[in-house]
Amino acid sequence: MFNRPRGTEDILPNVSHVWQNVENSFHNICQNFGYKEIRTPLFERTEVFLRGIGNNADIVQKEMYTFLDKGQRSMTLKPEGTASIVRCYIENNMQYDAKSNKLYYITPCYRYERPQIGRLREFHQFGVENLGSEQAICDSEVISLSYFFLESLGIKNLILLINSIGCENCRDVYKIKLKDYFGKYIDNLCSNCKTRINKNPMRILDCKKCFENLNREIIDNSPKMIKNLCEDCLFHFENVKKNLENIGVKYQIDSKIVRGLDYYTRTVFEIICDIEEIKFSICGGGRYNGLVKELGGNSTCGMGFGIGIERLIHVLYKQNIVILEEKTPLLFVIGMNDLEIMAAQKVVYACRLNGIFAEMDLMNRSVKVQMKYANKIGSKFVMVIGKKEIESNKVKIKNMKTKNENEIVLNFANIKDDVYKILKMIV
RNA sequence: GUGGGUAUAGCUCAGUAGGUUAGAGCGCUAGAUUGUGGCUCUAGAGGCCAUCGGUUCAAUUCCGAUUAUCCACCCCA
Repeated sequence: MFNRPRGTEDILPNVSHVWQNVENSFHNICQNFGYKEIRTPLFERTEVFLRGIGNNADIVQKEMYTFLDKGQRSMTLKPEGTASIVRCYIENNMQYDAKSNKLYYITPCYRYERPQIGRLREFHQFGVENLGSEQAICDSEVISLSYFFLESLGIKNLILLINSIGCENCRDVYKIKLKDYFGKYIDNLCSNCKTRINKNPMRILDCKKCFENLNREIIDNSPKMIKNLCEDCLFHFENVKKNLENIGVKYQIDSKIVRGLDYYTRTVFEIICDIEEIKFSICGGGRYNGLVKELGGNSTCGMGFGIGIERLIHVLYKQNIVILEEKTPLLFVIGMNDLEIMAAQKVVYACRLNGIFAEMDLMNRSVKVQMKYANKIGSKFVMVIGKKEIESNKVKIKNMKTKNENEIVLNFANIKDDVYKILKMIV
């Protein structure tokens, strides 16, 4: 016997309807916001992610599924959605098409990690990328789309956290300030952060270990990026906030949100959800003004987010949110013997081809057991066809809930013309 | 990459201070007068007690390794 690979999940038939429904909701809201679906390959040249995500990100350094193909080219399974979409955007000259800069995707992603709750080696992401606008109103559209989507599913206790990490100019100045500041407390930093302080001191703000070990005040009192934004970045951030307020999206500013991927600039955000007093992050995103250029396109800015579908569904279950009942048959037709089973089959197919979910037994079960089975699978109506019914051309349709039975006249020889009589009773 | 937990029926779990036929609930299958579900009752199927090795007269039980899996850290969706 084989096990599924570590960190993967089988999506079984008893939960697949939840996936389908969540996906449909996402398709719907994206389309209402004017976003169009884009599908890119599952794997890309490794270079796309090296350049896109950034060499020193953990994802790139130790988590990518990278392999050589038979032509000795280095390929990598998508660890996230954005880089490959930007590659596609550039390759297809989409910047010249004003209609195709609002994109969304649903894709599997792969990261070689040790699995735990909400973290798999193969996981699925919804995402949106808006390319070409540097306006704050664009940021607010992307943020609000993710927020309203999660809200529309009925998720409670959602918290939207936003921050600005500035542009390359003000951020570099800020990093030096931060380095100086934490330099004074270097002995109190965790081993990771001692090396981080030179490469990426902003990640210290995000480090839980230091947050707990270090005097909390030291982190709280550290220089804040939003206090050190350049004029343009500050203006942008203020407008994002104004825009969010305008459409009724509540947010909290959290200077600890810095994001792990190198390509982010200015606005970054995260949506977390409280379940059992644990803050669970289900959505993350932000602005990436340098990425298109980094991957070889014209300087074009972008704004996007990713939502982890497994995490989202985990939250739905934890909050007892019933997304959609499983579809159950409207009619179950019981045939008693060979001849009657053939008649039952005709009835079932006539219904199915008229858009009705109809079922019958395929295992040669007794009437009683078929009845039990019809009940178990939740069929709303049941029709029994035996000798009597064939001879008299009369059948009873039983409402399983009320137990009421109604008789109708059917011409079994030409059932297709009589289907409407059945539909009339059960629809 | 670091640390901790778990492995017994399809599922959720008991259990044996080492001893002959290994248990429950749920689920599954069949039956309770011949053509009708939910409730109830009865019966049945289903386990090399993860794998390999050690200790022992004897191991599902104790010890070790391996594998799988879960959780936390790191990181992130």
